Amino acid sequence: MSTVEKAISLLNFFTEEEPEWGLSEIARQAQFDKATTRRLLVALASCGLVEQHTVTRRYQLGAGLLRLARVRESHFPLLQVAVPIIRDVATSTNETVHLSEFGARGLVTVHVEESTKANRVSVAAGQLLPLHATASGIAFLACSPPELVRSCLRKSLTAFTRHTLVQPKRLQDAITAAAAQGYSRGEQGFEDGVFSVAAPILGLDGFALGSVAVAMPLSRSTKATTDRHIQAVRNASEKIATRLFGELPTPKHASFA
Amino acid sequence: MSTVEKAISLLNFFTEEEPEWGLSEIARQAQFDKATTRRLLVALASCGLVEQHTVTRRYQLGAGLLRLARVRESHFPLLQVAVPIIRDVATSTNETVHLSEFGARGLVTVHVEESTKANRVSVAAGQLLPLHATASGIAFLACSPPELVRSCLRKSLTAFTRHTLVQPKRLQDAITAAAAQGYSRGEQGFEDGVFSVAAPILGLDGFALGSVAVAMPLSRSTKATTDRHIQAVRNASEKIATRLFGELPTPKHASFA
DNA sequence: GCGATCGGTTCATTATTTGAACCGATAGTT
DNA sequence: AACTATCGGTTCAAATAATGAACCGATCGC
Repeated sequence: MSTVEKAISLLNFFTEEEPEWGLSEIARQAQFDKATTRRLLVALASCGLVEQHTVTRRYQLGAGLLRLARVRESHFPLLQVAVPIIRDVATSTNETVHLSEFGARGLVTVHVEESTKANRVSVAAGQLLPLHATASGIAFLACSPPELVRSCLRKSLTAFTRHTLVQPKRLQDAITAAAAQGYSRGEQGFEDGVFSVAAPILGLDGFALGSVAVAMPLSRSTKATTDRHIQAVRNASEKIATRLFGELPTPKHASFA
Repeated sequence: MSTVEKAISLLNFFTEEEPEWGLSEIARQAQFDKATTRRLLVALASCGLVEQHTVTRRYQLGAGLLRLARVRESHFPLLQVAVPIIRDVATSTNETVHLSEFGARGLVTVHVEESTKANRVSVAAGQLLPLHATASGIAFLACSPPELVRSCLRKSLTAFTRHTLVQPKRLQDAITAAAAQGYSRGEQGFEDGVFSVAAPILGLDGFALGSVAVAMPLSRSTKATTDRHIQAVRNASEKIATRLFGELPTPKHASFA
C-alpha cells in the first residue's frame, strides 16, 4: 500500500456514524503506527481534506472536500441529473427507488427515494451493495468488462440469505439473462422478503457506471407491478444516461469467451 | 512537499473550468515528472478520488469525493444551515450575499446568492478572497488567532485597487475596528466600485471559521442601507453559529501584545 | 513518411517514510 | 495526593518507498 493510499484510507474511516476520530483511535483502527498516522493526517490537513479541532484535537473531514465534490458533480452531475428522475419513479411506483454507483470500493448506494408506505424497503445511502446478491449488482455486472465479471465469479460468494446466488454458474446465468433482457431481478438475494428489479446506467464506453433499482416487499409483488417496475427502471436508466451524455450509449455486455 | 501533499495538490488542478486533464499536461502544470504524476494519479484512482476515462485516458475527479463530502456536510452542515439564512438576507436586502470559509487555501467563497438587480456585484463560488482586501477577510481576521493576523501583516500586501489597505498599520487598524464593532466594511479594496459589509462566523473556540458579507455597487450605498446590511450580516452570522453549535460562541478577538 | 506528443514502463539512485522509544498532559482510580 | 493508563505529540537511525531519466509503442498533424 503506497503512502498516498495509506493517507486516503484514513479518510474512509470517517462516516456519518463516526465523523470524528482521535489520533490514537484512528491509528489503532487503521493498524498504522501513531507517528505514521499523525504524519498522514497532518499532510491531509495541510491540503484541507481533514481538519483538527483546536480544542478537542480530534479529526474530522475537511472543507476542501466540498470544493472537489462540487467540481466533480459540476462536471459529472450524476446526482443532479438522476435525483429528479428517481424521485419521479418513486412517486409513480410508490416504492423505494435507489441509485448506486460503482467506484473504488465497489457498488455504493448514492441516493434513495423511499416509498411513503409504512411497509417499505429501507436502503441507506453509502451502503455497499454486494454485486452477486442484489438486483443492482447483477444489472451492473450484465454490462461490465468480462474481466471484472470473471473476477467476481472467482471470489467466494457470500450467502446473505438462502436465496443468494452462491454458485458461480447460477450467477453467470443470471448475469447473462440480465444482459439479454436489459434488466435484472433480485429475489431475496440480499435480504429475506425483499424483491427488486434494476437496470444498469451506461457510460459512453457502453459499460455500466451504476444502476437504478426499485425495491419492494415481496409480499405485495405481482406480475403487473413487476412489469411496471421493469419499465420504470429501464426508462429511468436510459433517461439518466441520455441526459449525462447527450446520447444513449450502446451496451457492451459481459461476454464469456 | 510530502508525497501525500503532492498527490492531493494534483486534485486542486481540477476546476469547473478544467475538470479533465491528460497525464502529460497535468504533469507539466504540476511540474512533476510524468512517471511520478502517473503513480500519484493511479494511487488516487485506486482510492476513488480520481477516475481515468477508459476511452480518452484523461483524468477527472472521482465519485469517492461525493461520499466524503456528504459525511463532512452531514457532520458539519455549514452549507445546509447557512444557505437558507443567506438566501433570506439576499431577499430582504436584494443585494448579493456571499458566504466564505477559511481552509488550507485561505478564505474561499463557498456560496453566493446574487441580487436580482441588473446592476449587481457578482461573486464566484470557489473564489479565493484576499484577507487584507475584502470585508470578508477583515471580518475573519478580526476574530483570528494573533499569529495568523501577524503572519498576514508580515506578508507583502497586494494592491488590487488604489483603495486596498497595503500598509500594515492601516490594515491593523481596520482589523481592530472590526473586532470592536463586530463587523467590517470593505470600500473598493478588492474591486473598484464595490462596497461590502461582513461579519465573522465563529467556531466554538471563539475564532472565525468564515464570514458572511453583503456586497453592493458603491453608487447606491447610503447610510440607511449600510446600517441595515450591517444588522443583517451580524444577525445572519449569529444565526448560523447558533444553529451549528447550539450556542453562540464568545468571540476571541485578535489582540496585539 | 516523419516528427512531435501522447500515455505508459523500468530500475539504479535518491529521498522519504517509518516506528520504537520517549515526552508532557490529562483523566480516572485508589 | 499518588499512581496508572491513555492521550497527542516528537525524534532520528534504519528501512522502505518514491523518484525520474531514458526508453517504449501508439496516435496525430503535417
